[in-house]
Amino acid sequence: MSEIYQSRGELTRNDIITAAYELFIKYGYHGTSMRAIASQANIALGGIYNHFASKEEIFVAVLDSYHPYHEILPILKSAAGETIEAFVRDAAESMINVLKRRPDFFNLMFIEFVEFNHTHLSKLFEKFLPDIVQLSENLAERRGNLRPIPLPLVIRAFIGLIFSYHLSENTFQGDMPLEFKENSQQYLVDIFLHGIIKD
Amino acid sequence: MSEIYQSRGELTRNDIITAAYELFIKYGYHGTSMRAIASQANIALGGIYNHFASKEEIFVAVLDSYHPYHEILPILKSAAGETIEAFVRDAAESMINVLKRRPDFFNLMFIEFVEFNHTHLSKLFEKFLPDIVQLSENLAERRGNLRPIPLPLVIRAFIGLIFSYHLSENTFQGDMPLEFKENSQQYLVDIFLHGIIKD
DNA sequence: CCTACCGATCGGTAGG
DNA sequence: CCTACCGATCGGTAGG
Repeated sequence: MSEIYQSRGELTRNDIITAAYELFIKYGYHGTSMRAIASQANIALGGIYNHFASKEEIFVAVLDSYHPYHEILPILKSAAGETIEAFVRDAAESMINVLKRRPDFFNLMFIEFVEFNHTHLSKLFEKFLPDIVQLSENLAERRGNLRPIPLPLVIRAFIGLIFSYHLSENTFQGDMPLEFKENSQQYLVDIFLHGIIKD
Repeated sequence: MSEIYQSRGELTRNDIITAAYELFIKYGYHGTSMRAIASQANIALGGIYNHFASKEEIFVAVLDSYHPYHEILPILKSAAGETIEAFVRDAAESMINVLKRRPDFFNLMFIEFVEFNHTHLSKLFEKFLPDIVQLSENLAERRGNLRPIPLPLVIRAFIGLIFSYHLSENTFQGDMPLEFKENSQQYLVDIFLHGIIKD
């Protein structure tokens, strides 16, 4: 009863989630021991089990806490721009900015793919779906003409764009020559909008 | 000295690589034990160390054996088509076909990202680079006009296209509604070539 | 290529 | 009766 809004228990729970997140993205799921999580969270190993029944339960909590959909969806929904082009550029810009603040998010996804066969992500995807559909309708309402491509495919291509940007910008940064990186965001969005061919 | 071209030792080595590959893509690197590999390869644990000095050395051998660049580069180099459009469609088609035969290849990549911080892939990338550059020069020589986009960015977008196709087609197959999948290859290539906007 | 084994560490649980 | 946690230890497995 004061300015403290989290109970002692909630604070410890959050400490565990934060600790686990930091270790998972560095060493992977199986590469991180419960002892390491405990020590990083400044509690005893046994103490973890007052908050989580198992290691996997911790991973699910980490995925939920650190998945950027919390931030991405509202931003994408409020993407501005009267024309399709402006709308897409704004949306891409926002998404890239969010992911810049969560450069390790993709590592979480990869762990999901490899070590859990994306069981948990599939559940998240179902939660997402209505928002994704709404977003694509927003896009279709902008001024300008879309080529006759089903909206779901437009979204898939957009996700591919973000992925491609991220992979080379973060994962392979340092590995690739400068020509691969200059103004890359602008160009990748440009290809998405107008393609590589001059009509 | 007969029809058998692999020595006994080479056969065992290959058994270990195959066994390890099957287990790695299922359970991840840290999720796979040396004992499991040994048993899958029908040898004793200690026997592995006659062929590999460490678990990581097995992973490198697996990555090298199962990385599809062996198949992809020659195919891409021989991609046909007089126009840019035909060339790109042919290249995308070939690449997707190769990856269909190696649906688990991306899992290997993810393991690399998460559990090795893509150390080994960076080395592979350096090996690749000259071929990639040559490929983009091939592209530029086709008949048709490219919009003024640096070739490296064109390649990045192309990789993003393949990635996006694969992710939704294999990783999330079954999780997504039908509208996300119909004719997706064709449409994704179409967006890459001409963009989403009608000019 | 195997049996036998090491120092250490694994995820999870005991009683208090 | 609850919460948050302890020191110690369980049965098995890790890479070597």
